[in-house]
Amino acid sequence: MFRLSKITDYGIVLLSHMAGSDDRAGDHVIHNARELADHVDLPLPVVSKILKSLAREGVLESHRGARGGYSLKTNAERLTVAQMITVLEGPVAMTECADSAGQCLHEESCAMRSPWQLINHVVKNALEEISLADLIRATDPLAAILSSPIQPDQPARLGDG
Amino acid sequence: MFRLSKITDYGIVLLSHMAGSDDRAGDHVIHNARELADHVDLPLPVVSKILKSLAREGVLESHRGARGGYSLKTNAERLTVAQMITVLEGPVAMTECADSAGQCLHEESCAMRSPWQLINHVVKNALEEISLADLIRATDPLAAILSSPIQPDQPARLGDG
DNA sequence: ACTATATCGGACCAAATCGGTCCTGTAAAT
DNA sequence: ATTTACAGGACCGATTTGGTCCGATATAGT
Ligand code: FES
Ligand code: FES
Repeated sequence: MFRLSKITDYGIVLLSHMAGSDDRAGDHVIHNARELADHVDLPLPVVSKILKSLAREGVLESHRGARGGYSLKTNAERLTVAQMITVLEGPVAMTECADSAGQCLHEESCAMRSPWQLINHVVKNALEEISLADLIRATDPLAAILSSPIQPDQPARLGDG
Repeated sequence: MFRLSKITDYGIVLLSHMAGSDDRAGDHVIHNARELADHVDLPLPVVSKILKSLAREGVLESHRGARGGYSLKTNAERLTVAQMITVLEGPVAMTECADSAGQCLHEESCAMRSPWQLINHVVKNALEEISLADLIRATDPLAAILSSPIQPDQPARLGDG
């Protein structure tokens, strides 16, 4: 179906919410799982599971014990969608042979390795152009960008410019 | 896992093979399923299944009966990876709410619709930049492009230049 | 007309993946 | 000590995927 998993979907929503409520100085506010679950209207265990893995992978910082929770560990400008996806569902590898060598049966007789790498590269690159900050900025001034396709000779980078 | 399904993977390989063996004048050669299955070293029923759906969706033209088979219906320059993916596994919609309105439960209270559309748009756009012709061209002169990341101020379009 | 060749459409099943829940343990604050 | 909240992972039902198989139909060649 070519979709991101729901875990990834939810995870990015959670990260956006957290980044959006960080104070202006850029300090990282602590949110606990229950609070976040309420906010995005998802079951606590699900949210909890996602936050745990985000913490394990170093995207969030966890604070245990009473009044604990999670806070962003990275600057929202620097955290890309590609990274979030990678953390939440493994490396962006559109097919088995898109990665480096050795995985695929055919490989020798196959003229497709480079093509797959091309596809993979282009998608990965596109996802690396979007930062978490772009996402929380996107709610309004996006319309203009969305209505017209991104031109190759225009900057592909969004938000920063 | 953020992968294309194997059907899609195989399908694109098959299309590449067919496009690659079209004669120089651009005429579309007929290949039958068995021949193609041998060539890409996959079980006949699998290849057959894929070709059937490609034909049903109008990407291939089918020729029934003895000495029948399939031929490309579209120019390889015009057929994009985005189209192939769409045909083989449905529209590129990275999350449920990436499409147009009405699907999602939250939607009202949700600040994520535009962000998802942004992500979806960027990926879709990237996939639309690659044509089948690009893929069969990619085997050799690609290395240089792949080794250095695409710069935003360089052309994002590959193959045509 | 008969036969061999191929596609057409869909049913079918096993295996893998996904989405979600739950439980036990541990660290911190009061 | 008690309460709060994260850590880690087992677990299970539901869905999706990957792959096979079959009966029907259309065409080419004899
Ligand atoms: S290397 Fe895997 S199919 Fe080509
Ligand atoms: S519209 Fe679906 S989560 Fe926002």
